[in-house]
Amino acid sequence: MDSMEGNGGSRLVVTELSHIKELVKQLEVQLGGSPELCKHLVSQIFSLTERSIGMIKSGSFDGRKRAAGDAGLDSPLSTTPSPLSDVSDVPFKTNKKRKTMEKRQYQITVSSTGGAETPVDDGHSWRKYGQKEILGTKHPRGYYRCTHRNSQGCVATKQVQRTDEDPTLFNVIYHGTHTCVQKAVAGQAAAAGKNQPLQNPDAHCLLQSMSSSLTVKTEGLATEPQDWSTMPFCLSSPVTGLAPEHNPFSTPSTPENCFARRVSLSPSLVSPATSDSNHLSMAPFHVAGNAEWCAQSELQEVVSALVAVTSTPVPAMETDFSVDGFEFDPDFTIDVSSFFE
DNA sequence: ATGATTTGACCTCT
DNA sequence: AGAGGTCAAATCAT
Repeated sequence: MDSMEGNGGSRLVVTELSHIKELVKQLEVQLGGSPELCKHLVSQIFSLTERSIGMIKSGSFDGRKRAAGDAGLDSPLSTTPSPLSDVSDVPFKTNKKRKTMEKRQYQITVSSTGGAETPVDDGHSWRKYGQKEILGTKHPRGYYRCTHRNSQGCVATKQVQRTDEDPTLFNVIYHGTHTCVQKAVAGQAAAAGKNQPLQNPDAHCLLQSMSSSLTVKTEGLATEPQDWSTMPFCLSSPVTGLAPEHNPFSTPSTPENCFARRVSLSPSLVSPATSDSNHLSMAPFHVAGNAEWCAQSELQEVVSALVAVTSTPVPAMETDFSVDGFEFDPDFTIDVSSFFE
């Protein structure tokens, strides 16, 4: 991981992203002002993003997984070789073996409202199938799988565990990709679909939960632009008034699909915990993420999500969305940290 | 009656 | 052998 190849391509992408950054900044300024201008900016951001994605896809980066890293995830994922592409190899079987699950996992930290047992409603229906005391932790870990596992063969699962430091916070780790169709989400997707292609329902849900007020923050990046592994990529913007219905994140980057990252949500925005609800109380929340993409398409999704965020027609909400560490696969890493400042 | 949760046992991995 | 993940029967909730 030291030597990055494809610097030429990286630079181009960096340039493009820098443009996006500028546009986002402008958009941020305009958020309280002219909707027309906002739309224009959004449109520019979108096309730049598309170009960047195209560059990435064209081969400047060849993804290979990096160390599991900072997300603090220690699942089999990190130890497995890494067929990034094959997500479907082994879904859960009906035996009790602890199989090396899919590589895809995504970790978020959410807070719960009033001591709720479960954190945020991430847009999916989950069924608890187990709970276990984990060594070294004060709270047991709950195991959930998609409710549609049987009906639709959805293999997505997640693990929820309260953090030791703050019992109101949960670490949620997603595994696998949702292959089920979520009605509520689907509906939203349709609505939002105008602006962005909905590629991944999952991402959707999650993003949906975060959608409200976005303020992308950044933290620590100090690296050279050409070095993708640490390239600062930050999006920050106090978006005022994002109505849940206009969920900016209605698009795709999904947990299940790709990486590991953390999301912290303030208690106020957490909703009870079950799926089919689209209403989220949006409060400022913040995403401090570390992401590892397993596939370029995922990257695209993420980018789309970011674009979506900035493009939401926002009326009046407060969002605090901060992404501080995007990490693209092996050779491609974006540290979303100092984008906005 | 149906579906979700609880919980102890079982299985695999390290 | 211990820890973590899953199964499945029993129990609870709707």
